[in-house]
Amino acid sequence: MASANTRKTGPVEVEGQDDPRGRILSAAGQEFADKGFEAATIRDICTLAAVNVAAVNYYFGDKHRLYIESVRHAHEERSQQVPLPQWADGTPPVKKLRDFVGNMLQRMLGFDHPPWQVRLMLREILHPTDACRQLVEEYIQPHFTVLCSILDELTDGEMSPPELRRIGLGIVGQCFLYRAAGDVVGMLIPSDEKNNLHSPVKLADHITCFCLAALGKQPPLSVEISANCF
Amino acid sequence: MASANTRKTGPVEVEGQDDPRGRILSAAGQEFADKGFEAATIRDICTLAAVNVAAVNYYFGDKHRLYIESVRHAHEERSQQVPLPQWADGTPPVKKLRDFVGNMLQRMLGFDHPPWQVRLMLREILHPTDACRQLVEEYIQPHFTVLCSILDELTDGEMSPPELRRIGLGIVGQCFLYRAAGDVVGMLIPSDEKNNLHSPVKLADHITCFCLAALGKQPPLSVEISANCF
DNA sequence: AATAGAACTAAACAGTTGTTTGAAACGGTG
DNA sequence: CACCGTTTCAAACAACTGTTTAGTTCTATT
Repeated sequence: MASANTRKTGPVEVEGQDDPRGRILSAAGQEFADKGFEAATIRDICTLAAVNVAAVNYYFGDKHRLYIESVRHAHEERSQQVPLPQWADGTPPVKKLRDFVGNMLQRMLGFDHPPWQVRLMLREILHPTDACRQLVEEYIQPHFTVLCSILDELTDGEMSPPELRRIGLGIVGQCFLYRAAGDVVGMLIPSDEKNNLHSPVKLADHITCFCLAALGKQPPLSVEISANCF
Repeated sequence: MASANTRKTGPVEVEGQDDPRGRILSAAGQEFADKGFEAATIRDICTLAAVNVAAVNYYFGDKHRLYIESVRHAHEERSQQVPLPQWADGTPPVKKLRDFVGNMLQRMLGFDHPPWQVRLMLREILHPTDACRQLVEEYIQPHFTVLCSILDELTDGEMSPPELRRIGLGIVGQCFLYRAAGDVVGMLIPSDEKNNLHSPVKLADHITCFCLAALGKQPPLSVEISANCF
């Protein structure tokens, strides 16, 4: 019967170390990211958050609403962890594209291994639930729009929005494979090759060059011993 | 104590309608594909297969071994459902590439909606378990090798195997996005556009053209109103 | 027909799950 | 201090989980 189930609208809530609600949210995010909704247990989450089992139902009502809040919390945190690059006026679109791809790969793959926020969002993308619509509208859609506008600028408005979106999806897809199926990719290529050619930086270079070549903004990469084009 | 736990090595086992083991395998595949390993219950599987709850443990030992067998069964079935195309000697590599991409998209996306075999394999790719190694070795790796050899032929041996693999992964990634994140893709583009530009056939054309253009085997697609190039 | 083993079943088992309960501890206000 | 609403807790709840058991039916060989 307590009013703690609804989000506080009053003073800004500091999600520090001693805030039970914030601790639960973090713990739940990690557990859900690792094990999925069903396999993650409220007991494990509460143990990790160092709170009582009943705290989840006290603060969030039930497991399902905790999950929804966890996904929201994840993409809110990730948005400010790796913000979109800002470009000065006159920045050439080729550089913008390279920056964007590099930024996206860094957000997806992380520096070493991706944080739980990304893994949780990935789960929601792969097997959408109620939390998906908000994730798309507030996180994915805005990023994708930026990519399409870069491509529009790059092609001098020669292409229609649907064509731009199709090319944009191709770029996203090439990055997405490494994030979603990284383990299998690692089984398809030698391990040293993975470190050399498939690091985030090298990958961003390659994907950008590939796209630029396809659009005729750069010579084809048949003989790819050419120096880095940026 | 029965010997039914081990696979029969004698006469060919007909997995027809009245074979309990086959029915369990199919039912388990569908349930695991839809709900994942944890959320799928033995009781639901057995209800769907119209067998007793104890049948799973009788035929497969436990839930985990049933899952392993389900994944194997899935990719074995799918391999003969959509076999790789066979090309006559002298077939131009451009056509081979287009065929391969079309074949891959059809295998991933299916004619209408993808069968449970593909959805189950996808789960294993996204969150690998013990069943993953076999899936990669017997299904994914062979297909990927074919793609790389086509690309090798296409570029007249100008590129090193690592470079070929990197380009191959780019092609796979563009297809993979639609399979793994199809729901989100559908939220990023208008619904009519999805039917027009993102059908398996149109997609195969686009992805192939994009790759050929990047490799300089075809003029860049800056103005993409050119007729279909196949 | 008799028998042995395989195939199948209903019922129960022990453990875990999400959720609820009722009371204790807390922190500020009169 | 007494009061009150909020927070926290240990314990229990009912439902469901994978698995096992003991018993029955079926099938084929002797």
